[in-house]
Amino acid sequence: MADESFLHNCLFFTANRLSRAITKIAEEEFAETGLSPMYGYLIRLAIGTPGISQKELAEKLSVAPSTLTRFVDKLEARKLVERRVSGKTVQVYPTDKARGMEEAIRRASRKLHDRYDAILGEESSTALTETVLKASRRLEQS
Amino acid sequence: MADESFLHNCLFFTANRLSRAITKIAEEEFAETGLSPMYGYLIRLAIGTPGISQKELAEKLSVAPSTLTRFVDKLEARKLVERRVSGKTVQVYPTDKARGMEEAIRRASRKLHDRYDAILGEESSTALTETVLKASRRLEQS
DNA sequence: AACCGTTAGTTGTACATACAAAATTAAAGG
DNA sequence: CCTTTAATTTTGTATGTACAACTAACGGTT
Repeated sequence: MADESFLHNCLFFTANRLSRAITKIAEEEFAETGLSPMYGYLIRLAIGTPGISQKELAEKLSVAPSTLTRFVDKLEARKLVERRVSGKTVQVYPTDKARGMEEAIRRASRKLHDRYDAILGEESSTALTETVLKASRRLEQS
Repeated sequence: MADESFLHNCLFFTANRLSRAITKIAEEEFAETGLSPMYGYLIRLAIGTPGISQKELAEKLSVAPSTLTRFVDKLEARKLVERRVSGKTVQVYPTDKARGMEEAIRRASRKLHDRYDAILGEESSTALTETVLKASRRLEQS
């Protein structure tokens, strides 16, 4: 068997692998909401701060502005959020339909959390999430 | 400021964030090879085990088989690998052109590694990579 | 008030990635 | 040997995500 340690030693590789694994699980748990997890979180942010600007959404979700435009396009098409233009910014509001889904979204988040906690152990899972968050913050500003 | 702890507590979210951050850095460091990092690693695997099957490549890189087909398509189009069909499997061989790039790919990997080690600290970087690998393994088989 | 740099958002385009279904071929059981 | 089953790969299609280039609006300077 050839040497493949260069993969397992590489954070680029392992981080992407983790991301694919957890994304798959998250999609399964969010399936019953009819949303993918990212959209669920966007809606939660919009419900938490109605009128939040797209810039803020992009920052909080840490995606590129153009990506956020696409997300909001889709949610708007599904009548889950509304855009209101105010000068050069766009404010995003949840619709009643979105508010009606809030509980389901929370449930899915909880189930996702429970599921990976069960696999990884509650302690390690929390620790991992924290470590990963810190690392991504440091890598982002460089 | 509204509560956004549900994002920072969520491994789906933090793992994706890390993945995007490290991917960006990896792409920068691999830019001089003219390849994206995944392709670089695929080539390294093909050089390490000439004739490796696509199935094995997909497993080692932990991507879906269909994804691997697309990767090999692109590398073949660029004359960096050759396919040889053998029964129901396809064997992948590196071309001379690919071998000529090996050193550059290794250099890029090293630079990538050095760069995130510098940001995160060598110790934590190694620990993080290990933890992340273990977690992804566990999540994959569930 | 006309100008210019900065900020927010959008659009065109491209890439990585996946799933499901189809194609191909090997293997196994009668 | 023929039929069914399993394994490997490919193809069609869809989603997430980004960058670069563009548009529009704001804020300050002359």
